[in-house]
Amino acid sequence: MVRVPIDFATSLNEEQLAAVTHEGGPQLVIAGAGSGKTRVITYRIAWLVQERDVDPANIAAVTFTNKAAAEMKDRVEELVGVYPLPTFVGTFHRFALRLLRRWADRLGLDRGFAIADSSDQLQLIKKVLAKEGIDEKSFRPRAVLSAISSAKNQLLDPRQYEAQASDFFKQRVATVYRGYQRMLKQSNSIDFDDMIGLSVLLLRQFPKLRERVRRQTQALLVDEFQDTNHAQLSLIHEIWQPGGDLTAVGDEDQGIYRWRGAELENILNFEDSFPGTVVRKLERNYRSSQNILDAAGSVVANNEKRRGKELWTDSGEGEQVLLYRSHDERDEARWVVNTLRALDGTYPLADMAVLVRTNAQTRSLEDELLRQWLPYNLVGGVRFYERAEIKDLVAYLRLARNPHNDMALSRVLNRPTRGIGKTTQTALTKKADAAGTSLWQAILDNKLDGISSRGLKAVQRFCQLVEGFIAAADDQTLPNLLQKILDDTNYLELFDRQNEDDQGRLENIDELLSAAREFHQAHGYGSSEEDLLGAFLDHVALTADTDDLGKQKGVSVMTLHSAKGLEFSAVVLAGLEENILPHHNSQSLQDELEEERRLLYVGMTRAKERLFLTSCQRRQIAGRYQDQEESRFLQEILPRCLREERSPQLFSRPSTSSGYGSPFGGQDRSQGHQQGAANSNVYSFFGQSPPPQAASSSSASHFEPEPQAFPSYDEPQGNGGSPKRGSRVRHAKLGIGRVLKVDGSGSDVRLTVYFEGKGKRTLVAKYAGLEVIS
DNA sequence: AAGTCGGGCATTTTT
DNA sequence: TGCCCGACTT
Repeated sequence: MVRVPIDFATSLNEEQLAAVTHEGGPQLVIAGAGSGKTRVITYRIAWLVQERDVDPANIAAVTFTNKAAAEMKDRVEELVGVYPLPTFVGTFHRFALRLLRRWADRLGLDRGFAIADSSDQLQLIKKVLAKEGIDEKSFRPRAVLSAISSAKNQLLDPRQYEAQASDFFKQRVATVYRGYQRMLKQSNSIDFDDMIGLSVLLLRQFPKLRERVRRQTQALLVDEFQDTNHAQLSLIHEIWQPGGDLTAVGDEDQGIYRWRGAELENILNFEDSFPGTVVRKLERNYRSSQNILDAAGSVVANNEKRRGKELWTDSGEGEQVLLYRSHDERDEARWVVNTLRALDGTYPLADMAVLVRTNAQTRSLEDELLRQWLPYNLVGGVRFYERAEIKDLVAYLRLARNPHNDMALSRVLNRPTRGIGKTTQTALTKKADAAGTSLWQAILDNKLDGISSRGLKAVQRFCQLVEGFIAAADDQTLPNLLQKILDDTNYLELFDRQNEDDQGRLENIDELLSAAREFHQAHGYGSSEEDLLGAFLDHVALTADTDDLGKQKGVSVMTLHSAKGLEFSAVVLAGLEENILPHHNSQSLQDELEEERRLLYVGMTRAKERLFLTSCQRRQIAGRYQDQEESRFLQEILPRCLREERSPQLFSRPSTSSGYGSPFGGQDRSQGHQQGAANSNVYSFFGQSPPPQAASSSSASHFEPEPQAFPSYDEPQGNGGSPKRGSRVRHAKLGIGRVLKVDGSGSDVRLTVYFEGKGKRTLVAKYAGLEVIS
């Protein structure tokens, strides 16, 4: 089929067009928020293929997240009309992994290596700490791991790291780093950072291989360049032919990952590391109103580490940004939820978001959302492949592929419990350590002195189990192997269908099975089952979430970091206070402070039409109330873009009181209401009831939400099952309420339920006789 | 081997 | 204040 040529000139603005049709050599495209950077990347790929006859297989586009990569790939395929397009569009890690799977043996690494996930990493660190006799309390595994990770990001091997280890902590870390690498190697594993580091090493050590890779990368595109770390920059230098076609896209004002090794200098000094660079800027914004752009721009203008740009739009001024000063986090949450409710209808709920700096801030917001029955979804939290049950099953899959993987083996050796207790495990580990072999080898060697005959039997049973999986990995399909694992281990018996948490876990397992089936169907033909298993395990390792987080019904609540790349018609940024934004731990260094400012900038530029900011006068932090100061950044916002409101709970001069709880028409409403005045015209205007007041939430008097106006949170769960967080329940005496919190498990489940007009009650599920309505 | 208790702790998170 | 981890208990 002949494809109609793309009309590049009419599909792109002038700046975009220049970037898309850039001729050869490196270019840096500074793409402001909402300026169409994905458009530039995808159209450039299409342009290279259609107008410059570049073989699509010789183009590579590198991103940071799977989500961005998937979106990009879809759009390019759509544009070019070739499915699947042989162009590499994927993450840095996937690019590197592909290289290593092919060539790792040149580095003396078995090509079937496993990928250590973060819990594997922690496990190894702890082992090394124990072996070296280092106290976990003063050298916390997470801190040590993060130091090692940052060493790897700078391409420092243990020797180099030790050489520059200036203080005691670093010296000890150097020791652990060395031991950690030894153990990784021993279990034939690499970690995430190694993927990049080893790829750089590989290409540096084998120039011919490097040339080959360069030839296959005639055009290279890199997204989110401001997020690259030193190792990634080095990798780009290895695969980029000097003078060759390179398009780097990024925005220094959106660099928010300094703390995990990203170096803003990579984009600020781009011309120095890529001579001959043409720098272009995309300053026309297609997302936000001019007021929002100016407000955000005036904040980030205070940063020193930036090139400087000014975003503009022809979509008009729009509304002013509204700042709401509240009394405490409950007051704040009520106002936020009221505001969202007032906008419900103007915008779909899914097109609104509440953004926070720290996860702890979500608690009060969530409570209020539940209380007012406003559908929402918390973005973030435990990712799919990070869940214990999923990790267990994946560990079995890893064992089926390579039983010498100690990390996988120790994870499931006694899960489900099969009588291999601590004593047996310790003996086994000792034995393996002494012989310098894997745990599996120690089991096979079968000379397990010091182990009770009962333990020995159990270990042998486990051994047979795994051997069965190894055999099945050879001649069974991936989904069948997984099913066999479930069957043979009796894994599902760990769970109780009556228990709500367990139900969720069972659902997760179902989802894993479907993922395996899907993977089998998509990639199963023409590759051996073992290859498929390997590919699936790589997929699992490289995919944190099941990224269908897209089409939710409710308001999104998430951290500023997770909001990057998203957009919403209305956005609330909550907690604009000193020690929150800028965060308490990020104020000592100028660089840290500037990153906090960028975080605010990223948050503000998520908004298309309405932007709300809130601050509290006092806030409960770590269980104590603290007086809060307004964020210094608020003073940086151009005053003409900003409008302010104060909570009536703040003591203010009467004349400045501007009513309660709504972003609209502050002036001409009647006087502020100190307590929820049930029929204030403010509320009736929106067909709403006023929220309960902080001081009196347990007294019955003021608040009757209207269920029909706010349909039930999440899917209906009217199966009469056990109540979950968010469930609607009926109590014989207290009436209908909403579950705010579930504590404990088994027969000791305790529920915190908010009853209409009655307030919060804590009930023991066993005795409460609750009926789950939905 | 599972459950209970208490100390220490408490940004941000992808791959 | 609440969570997580490790130590301790039965």
